Amino acid sequence: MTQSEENYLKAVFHLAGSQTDKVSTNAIAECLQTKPSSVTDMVKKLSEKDLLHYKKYQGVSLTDEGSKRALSVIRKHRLWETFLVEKLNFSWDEVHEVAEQLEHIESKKLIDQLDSFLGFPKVDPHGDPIPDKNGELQEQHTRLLSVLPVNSSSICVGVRDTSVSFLNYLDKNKIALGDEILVLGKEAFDDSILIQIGERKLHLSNRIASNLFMK
Amino acid sequence: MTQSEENYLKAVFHLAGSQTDKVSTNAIAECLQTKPSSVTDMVKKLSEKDLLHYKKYQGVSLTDEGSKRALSVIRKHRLWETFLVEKLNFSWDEVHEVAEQLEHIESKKLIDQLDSFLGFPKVDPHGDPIPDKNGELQEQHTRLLSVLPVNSSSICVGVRDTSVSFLNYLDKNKIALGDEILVLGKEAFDDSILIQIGERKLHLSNRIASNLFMK
DNA sequence: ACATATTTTTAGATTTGTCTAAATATTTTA
DNA sequence: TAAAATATTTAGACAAATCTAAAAATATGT
Ligand SMILES: [Mn+2]
Ligand SMILES: [Mn+2]
Ligand SMILES: [Mn+2]
Ligand SMILES: [Mn+2]
Repeated sequence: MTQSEENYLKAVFHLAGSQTDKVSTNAIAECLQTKPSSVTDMVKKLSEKDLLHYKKYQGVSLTDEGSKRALSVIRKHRLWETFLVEKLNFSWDEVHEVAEQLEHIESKKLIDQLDSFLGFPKVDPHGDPIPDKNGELQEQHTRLLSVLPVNSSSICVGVRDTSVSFLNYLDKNKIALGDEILVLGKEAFDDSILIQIGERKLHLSNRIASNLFMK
Repeated sequence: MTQSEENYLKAVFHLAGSQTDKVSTNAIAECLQTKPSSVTDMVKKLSEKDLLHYKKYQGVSLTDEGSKRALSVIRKHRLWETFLVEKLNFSWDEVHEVAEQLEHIESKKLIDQLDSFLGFPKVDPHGDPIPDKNGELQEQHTRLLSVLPVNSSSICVGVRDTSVSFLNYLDKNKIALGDEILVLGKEAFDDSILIQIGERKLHLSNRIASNLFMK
């Protein structure tokens, strides 16, 4: 498989809520920064190879084989991100770009040894689950900080938005994965919330609170 | 630069004895398992970009910039090979293929951090020198085992042939980099030699002895 | 030195992944 | 439900990297 083909499968995986959900041509184009006509071409090729289900004008979904391939690329992406943070002193906002390249390296031994070297991590630096050797992905059940009731306390385990700017905001405000967050109050007018981390009290907009996964 | 362009520069670097030596179209084609006509096309492109000196029918050599780029790829190749052996339990005959892919990953921070993580190694698993951050390559002065006189003793520091079959031969006969080898005798008829490693005596063909770098 | 062999280049084709512009299908709105 | 808006596909083009076959240049050998 080419890198381009792998990127299309990954895009479909990320855009589909479930395996059966149809993903639109435009959504894929947007996700991959390309044109809808290019997507149509590639989608035809991938359905020809039985990696995508495709009926003209009806959007696409992954076949079992396509899903397996997408998960393999995602496993590599997340293991490499973990390696970069754990071993090479990258920060969590620097890893994605490099992992986009590393995820296409082809060597089963490489990735399984890397997994072992890292101690079989369950999640990547952004809290996203890492598929195991067999492509099994165990999603942890989480809720967004924005939906938690006042006085509830929970652990921040992931970020929904992984953009550099959001990650930088969190760093600047010393909010990190693993932190225990207590909801002190909610403002109905703008859905902002007041929280406490350790001794610190912070005011977070809804935009921020709805991008933090809690458990 | 594309992966293909990087591979051509690397090939020219490896085929040229010195910076000024001209490398032939056919030699590059052979090295890259491609056709001479393809080499001509690429060589034109690279000379257009001032990475190669090229005059029709006269062969090519690297410009300063071309040499810099080639050394950067070689640095990455050798650091990744070292990583695979030192950290991921690869053997020295398994690393080349994977390093051929990893050498094209583009991230200055990645490679400099990897260098640091590995403790700034001077040579790769085959004894080949690793260019430093500035592209300086310090060749160590070595001689082939086949040219050493009887009764001389020296350390095996590298292999000239890095093929899987040669490396397997060395493993099978427990000859490794770092071993001290004493030349017990030479047979003029077929240029084979008798050596001693520790307590073991071994008979080596000229083919073997002329592929081991000693110091 | 000249005929022959070898090397290198050119010309033209192919594959992959992309694009623009135009045609067509689907969805939304009035 | 018909017109308008939007989404998708088709047609045709292009750049990159490769190939084959043929032409041209260089090297070799007597
Ligand atoms: Mn990522
Ligand atoms: Mn991630
Ligand atoms: Mn190698
Ligand atoms: Mn090597």
